This record gives sequence, C-alpha cells and structure tokens, in this order.
Amino acid sequence: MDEYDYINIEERWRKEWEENDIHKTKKDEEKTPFYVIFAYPGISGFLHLGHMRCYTYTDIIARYKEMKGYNVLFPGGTHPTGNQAISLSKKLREGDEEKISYMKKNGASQEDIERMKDPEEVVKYFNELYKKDYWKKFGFSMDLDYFTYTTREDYKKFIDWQFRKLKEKDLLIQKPYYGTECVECGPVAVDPSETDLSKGGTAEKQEFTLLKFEYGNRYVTAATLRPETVFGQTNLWVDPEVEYVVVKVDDEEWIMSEEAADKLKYQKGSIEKIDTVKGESMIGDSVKAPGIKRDIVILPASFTDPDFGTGIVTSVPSDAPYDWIALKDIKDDEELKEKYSLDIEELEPIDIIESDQWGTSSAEKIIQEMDIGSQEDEEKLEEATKKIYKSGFHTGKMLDSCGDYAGMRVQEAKEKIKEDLIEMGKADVIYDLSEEAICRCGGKVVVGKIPDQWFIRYSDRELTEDSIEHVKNMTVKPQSYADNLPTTVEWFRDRSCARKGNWMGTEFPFDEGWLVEAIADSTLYPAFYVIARHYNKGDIEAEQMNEEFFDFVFLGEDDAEEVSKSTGIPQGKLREIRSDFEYWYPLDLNLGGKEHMTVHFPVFLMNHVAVLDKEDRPRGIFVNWWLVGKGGKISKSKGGAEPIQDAAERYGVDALRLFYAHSASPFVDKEWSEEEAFNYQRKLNSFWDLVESIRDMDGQKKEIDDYLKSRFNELVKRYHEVMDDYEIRKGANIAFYDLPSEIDWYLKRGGQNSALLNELGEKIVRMITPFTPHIAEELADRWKVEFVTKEPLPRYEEDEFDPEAEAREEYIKRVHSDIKSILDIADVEGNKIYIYVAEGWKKKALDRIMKEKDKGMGIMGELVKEMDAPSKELAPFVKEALDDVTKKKDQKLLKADFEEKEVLERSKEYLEKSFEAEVKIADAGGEDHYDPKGRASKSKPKKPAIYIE
RNA sequence: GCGGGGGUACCCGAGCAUGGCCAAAGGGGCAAGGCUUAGGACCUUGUUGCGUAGGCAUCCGAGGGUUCAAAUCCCUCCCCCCGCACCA
Repeated sequence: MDEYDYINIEERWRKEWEENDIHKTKKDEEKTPFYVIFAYPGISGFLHLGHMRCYTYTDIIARYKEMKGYNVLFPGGTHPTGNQAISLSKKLREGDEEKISYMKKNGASQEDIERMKDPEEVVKYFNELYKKDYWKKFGFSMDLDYFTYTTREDYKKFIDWQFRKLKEKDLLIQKPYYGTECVECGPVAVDPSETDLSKGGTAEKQEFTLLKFEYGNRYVTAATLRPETVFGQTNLWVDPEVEYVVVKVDDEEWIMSEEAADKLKYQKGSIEKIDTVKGESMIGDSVKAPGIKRDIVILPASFTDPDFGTGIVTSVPSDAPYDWIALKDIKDDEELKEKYSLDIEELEPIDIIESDQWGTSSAEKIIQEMDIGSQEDEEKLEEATKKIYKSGFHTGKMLDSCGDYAGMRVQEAKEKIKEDLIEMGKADVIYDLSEEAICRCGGKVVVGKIPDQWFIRYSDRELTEDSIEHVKNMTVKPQSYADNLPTTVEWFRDRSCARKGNWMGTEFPFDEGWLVEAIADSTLYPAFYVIARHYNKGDIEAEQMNEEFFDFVFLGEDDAEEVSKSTGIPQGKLREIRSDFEYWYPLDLNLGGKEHMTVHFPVFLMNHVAVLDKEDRPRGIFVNWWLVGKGGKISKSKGGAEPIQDAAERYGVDALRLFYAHSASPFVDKEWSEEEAFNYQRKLNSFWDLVESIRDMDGQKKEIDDYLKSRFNELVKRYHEVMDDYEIRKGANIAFYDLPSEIDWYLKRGGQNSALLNELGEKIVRMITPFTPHIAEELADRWKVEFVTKEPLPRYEEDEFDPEAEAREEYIKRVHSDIKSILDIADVEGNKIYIYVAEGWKKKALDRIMKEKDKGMGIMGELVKEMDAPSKELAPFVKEALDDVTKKKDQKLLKADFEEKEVLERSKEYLEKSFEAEVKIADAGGEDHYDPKGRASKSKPKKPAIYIE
C-alpha cells in the first residue's frame, strides 16, 4: 500500500494536465457551454490565502460542471488599472527597505527588484506570478490562453469602445464632485480594504458647515457637523499655542489653521495666504456669531486639533459634552482667567434642543451619568457626543431659543439652517476626512473638488428598471444577496468613471488628460476574454480593433465584409470570433468577495444591460465571504498571510482546497486556522487509506451490499442536488464524510465485495475530483482512468434505491443500540444475549392498527376476535402500538416487510463480535426458549425483547 | 438612520421553508481506553442530569402564545454581526 505523498502527487498532476492540454477550451456545438469567472485581482502585490478562497470556489464549480458534461470556459486575467504598480515601483526606486524585504521574502530576486523599478515590469512580474504560483499551483482548471489584463493595448481598445457605447446611449455626463485624493498622485479610494492607502481606511468623508465669525474686517472660521446648534453658541475655542493663518478666499479674509488652509485649496482652487495670527492674540476678543445676533468671546482650549476642521471650534456647551466640560474647566481655572483677563462668570449653556432621551441640557446630564471627570477623557467624551447626536437627530425638537426654527425637528432644522446661513453669506460648505488618511505613496489624502467630473448615469430610469427586471431572473448566491440586489440597483447613483493623475489605465475617449477609473473599466470584461484568446494567438492586432470590430463581435452589427475592410481582419476570422462570443455568452456565473456586493456586481450587471443585447446579460452571481485572521484582517500576526507557495507545500494544495470547500459555508467569514488545515491534510490521508484498503478486498456479495448500494446511490443523488445549487460545503461533506462513513459501516458489518467496493471506490474518487483534483487523479490512476478530470460524475440510479435493505440495516442498528444501552446501565456480566422476536399475532395486529389507526382503541374488539393472542397481553400491546403509530415514530421501519429472525441470524456474527458475547435468537412465542425474567412478552414488531446475563 | 443577516451543547456548525424517528447531524476540542507507532498519528467510547433493562426528566437568546406535539409556526423583548459607494 502506497503512502499519500501529496507533494509529489500534486507536482505530477500539475505537469500531466499542462502537458496534455487538459484545460484547453474550445467551442463545441455538441455541448452546452458553461462560462464562469472570478472577479480578477488588481496588481496589488503578493496575494494571501484569503484571495484563494474565491478562486478555489470558482474552480470547484468549473470542474463540477465540466464533469457534468458542460463545456466549461474558465479564463482569468488581472486588473492593473490604478496606481498600485506605480507606487510599488516608486518605493523600489527610492530604496524603501521595508518594501524590498517584503519583495524578497515573497521570493523576488534582486534582478526582479531591479527591473520592477519600471511599473510596467511590476505588472508583468505579477501577471506571471499569479498565473504560475497561484492559479496553476492550486490546480485550477483555467484556460490561460484567454488571459488578458486591463492595461494591455487590446483591452484599452475594448474600454474605449465601451465608453463610446455609453456615450451613444446618453449615459455619460459631467458635473462637480468632491472626492478623496492624494496630494501626490491624485484620486484614491478611502475604504477599509486600504487598496490605495497605507493608513486611514476607516476614515469617512464628512460634510462640514463652515461658519464665518465676523472679526473686524476678517472672518474667523469654524467647521461644524451640526449647523442646527448655532443658537446655542457661547464662545469659540482657539488653541493659544497655534499660529493660525489668514487666507484670501474670493474677496474675504478667513482665519484658520495652516493645515486647514492647505486642505481647503483643493476645494476652493487657489487661495492665498496673506498673514498669520497667533491663537493667543485672539483670546478674549469678541466675534459676531453667524445666524444669531450675538457677540461671543474667544477662549483658550487645548483639545482643538489643527488638522481637523479649521482648527477652531465653535462652542455649544448645552449639547456638546466637550464644550461643556471645557467651559467648566476654564471657569474653575483662576490662573488662566487672570492671564487673559477673562470675565466669563456670566457664560452659561443655552438650551436649544429637547430630545426624548435626554430632554434639555443633554451635555451636562450625560457627563454626570457617564461620570466624565475631565477634558482628557476623550474616549468617553466621543461616546457621549455620539449618543447625544443620535438621540437629538432622530427625536429632537428645536426650542424657542432658536428663532424662526423653533419647533422644527432637528433633522429638518439642520438642513434649513445650513442652507439659510450659506444664503446669507455667513457660512460655506467644506469637506474633510474623519481621521487622517495616508496614500500608499506616502502623500496625504484630502478631499478635493472636481468641477467637471465625468459620471456614468446609473440613475437612468430605464437602465435601472431593466436591470432590476433582469436580476429577478438571475441565479444569485447567497439568497440574502439575491433579495438585496434589486434594492441595491435601485439605489445605485451616478458614479464617477474617469480621473486624472498618476495612473495606469485607458485614456478617456472624450476628454484629454482623463483616464478611465478602476471600477468603470472592469464591468464587461468577461466578454473580452473571448477576443483575448485570438489576440494572444497573434491572429489580430490591437490597432485592428476599431469600433466596427466590437460592434460586429459583440452586437452582431454590420456584415463581415465591411468590417473586414475597415479592420483588415479576414472575414473568416471575424466570423469565428463572433461565433465564439455567441457560443460562450452570456456569462453563467461571476464569483467575487463580499466587498463587491455594492460596487462591482451592480455595475457589472448594469453595464451589461446598458451595452450588450438582452440575451447576453449575465446569468449568475456568487458572493463569497472572507477568510480572516484571528480577530479581523489577515496579517502576519493574525495568520493567513504566509506566501501562498509556502502554504501549498506545508499543507498541500488539496488540503487547502478542502479547507476552503468544507470548513465553512462560503457565505460566512471564516477564521484561518493552521490546525484545521492540518486536519484536512490528515483527512485526505485517511481518505487515501480507505481507497487503498478497498482495492485490497477480495470478498463476495453479501446481504449488506444492497444496503450500501442504496445508501450510496441516495447520497449521489443528494450530491448532485446540492452541487447544482452551488452548496459547495454540503457537496464536500457528502463526498468526504458521508460516503466514506457508509463504506466504513459496510466494512464493519463484514462487507467485502471486491467488485462492488471497486465500483463505488472509483465513483467516490470522481466525486471528490472537483474539490481535490490531484489526489483524485492519483487514486483514479489505480483503476487505469486516464484523467478523472475528464470523466463524468456518477449518476443516481433509480433501481439501486432499496428501502427494504435500508430498513433491515436500520433494524440491526437499533437492536445494537438497545443492547448497548442495557449493558451501559445494567449490572450484568454481558456474556450471553438473548433476543426474542415478536410473536406473529403482534405483527398482524400492528398491521391492522396501522391501516385503521383512526379507530383508536375501538379496534380492540375486532382484534380480540380475530387474533389468537393471550388476552392479557393484547390490550397493553394495542395501546402501545397505537401510540407508536400515531406518533409517526419509526414509520419507515414499521412498514418494512422482512423476517426479523432471519435478519438477526444473518447479523449474529456481527453482534457477537461487537459485544464479545454469545447471542441467541428465539421466537417470543416459542415454548422452550430460555427466558428466566420473562422478557420475551415485551417484544414488539421491529423491536425484539432482550435479555442479557 | 436606511437596508440585510443572526443567536442551537465547551467551540465551530447542520436542522427551521414542509412541527412529529430531535437529547438535536458532522467536525474540532476535551476525557477514558486500545494500539505501540502512518506521530502535527490511528481505532473505540464518552462529552445535560438521573436510572442495576433498552427508560425518564430537562434542553435550542429571554418571556408568552398556537398545537395532541415546537429548535422549527405566531407575538413581545434582549443581544450580536454585516453593507451604506468612488475598494475588481
């Protein structure tokens, strides 16, 4: 018996598949096509075990469909669009130690690093790495002849065409936009995945109302998220230590922190710094507060952050816990008051809002309730602020102190006051991030105004309605997402689709200097893989891919002759490409992580609806959740971050694939666990041993064979059901757990039919193939199967279903378990076991009772006459039997028709061995059997009486 | 706030649509025993309590209801998680 040597086995089959072109895919009109992709990865560096989860699901589905007889296309590509490659090579050029050691640790050589100082080389390097070290290494059945990436010339032609179509359909517009951008390299995404960032992924873009306080001929500015609180203003907070700047905005002079001014220029265009003013010099002065006819005083504070808002804060002590406590502190600080000669005894909070939970004076109340002692207790103050805001925003009403706004709900007043203040020229709107964010290139991330941003008009009514209509007919997994997707599409707003700056991608066709944004160029790409294959073969050139070409291939417009003239591509070739597209499209399934639910999948869908013909709209979406490290993101310290090639060797590719497939449903986040990965390695080991031991059997047919055949057959049926529904985990469970445990049981019960075991052994190997193809090929090899990958899956056979055989086996299992429970509690030696099968009259009576259970105990009378039974026993038996029958308990077993005594006799050996005891079987009604305690009379059909001594 | 998903034994996790073989699959962990080594093993058994006869009691977030019968259906409450946009 050979050992399971996964390293060599996996190596061997990778080679065999490659050398025999096993994954090459071509059109075959005889077969139904099945086209599946995963959302291609960006070029962001080395991938980790988390990324492989989605790809593995895709491969499992692709392989399953293939073995079901579909002609499967499973291509792949990459998405270098963006600035990730650029910033990586920039870091390498700068000799960034951390980056270089990261590259080396993941296997990059010195030469690799040298050449990657050119961003194009970064793309090439990772393209090859993804293909070879990730996808092929994992045994994916991808056909990489279809490979493409988004910064290649041919792909750019495709994107160019797509945008022309969108324009034709009037789906491109321009309007102003405030977006997050890096001051060095242009627009970046601020999001928790931190694709573009090195810090600050959880920052939120916030809209502030910029309040302007008249201060001589200048304005002091303060940014607030709560313009509705202006009526409660009592003072301004300024840090005496900070040097503020005076900037010229239009014709006005504004005072704010230097950081704020730096950020503001991205929103206001050029602003000019004309002066500086030290915070200290303003303390004690009065300013005229906007929106209210009152002067308020400038007071010193240290909690203001020059890098947040304008660095100057307006104070509303009634509703802002920070302000309340700062005001209290300053009132108690005699020294400070002396220093700035402040007279602030009169300064008291002004109630402006009444909410359900806090009533009025909410800041004071919450500070007492939460027992907040000082300004320094920032954590508690943040929490208090949030609580008050939440309650105030949803349930609050403006009080009489709020002038015209008195009585309004806070939600309304907020908008109204903001608008009115802006109208009166006493306020403006600015944007800022809730926390600091830093780009991967090291630049600071700010919010900038783009006056003429290009958008794709996803809000279009017709497009939205069409898309929603289509979604309803798609296969979307999981169900919760299927339920949500129509709402998501409905709610999908216009989305910016072009950008400027340091960026790899396609030039925007209608505006020089703009490049197509990263999401906008990856919506229709499954269609392009079909063309990429012909480009890769060298049959067509990028320059030949003009508008007519794509119109012809994707939309079937124009005739081949004309298109051939304008493109220079032979007519035959054009027709071939068009028919490839017609054959493969629409896409059957697109798989991606849960991060795509609200961005990628909706645009993927809507662009298909907008650009392609109705029959080419995608048929399915499969969303998988993430693999996470302990307590969150995958990282070095939390696990899952080791290089994929290392993991593949350590655990084995098949073990990892099984880990993904079986350790959790695809629709939950799964915590990475080394332990579990090793467990799956061991699982494969024992699977291997089981199959090997099966092959050594040389016995003949026995009764138990029928049971195994029947159970196996049922599980095959179930396997197809769950796999057709993409229930990958359940499928793996049947193949790796349910089926082997049935075989285990069969062997335990003395089954050893060589022919049957070999037949089923081969079938089960086929069933594991989609999950763990390497070990499957190796095992299938024993049966001289050339490539199990290319073999069909076993099918459900109606005539092998044998409920009687299953009932008989169930019967034995029960007798076994009854004996066992008696042995567990009874104080007996257990050397001899007597089993008494129920008398014939009991069986007859039971049959009658089952047929006429509606009669209840009324049936007694009839039975007394008909049955030749001891009257003392009949009554209690009927009562119990009625109970059993109405409880629906054990119906299958009760209805089964077999001779209990014979079945027991045939299983006697098993029972004796199992309990190491002598087993004797007798008829309960018999005359001369040994039964010292009179147990026999307790026998019931399918539940024999037992006596043990 | 808007939208969605959940709470099952030590842990993970099935079951819930179609109430009844559900003291509740499977895996992991743990414990006991076996094997004496395929060692980051393997095999058996146990893992709510009680019970010297195959049984009984209690149990699926909490409380209530419907029913002959509830993890499953209905109501109320508590708690947790996810998405909310320029991230493929």
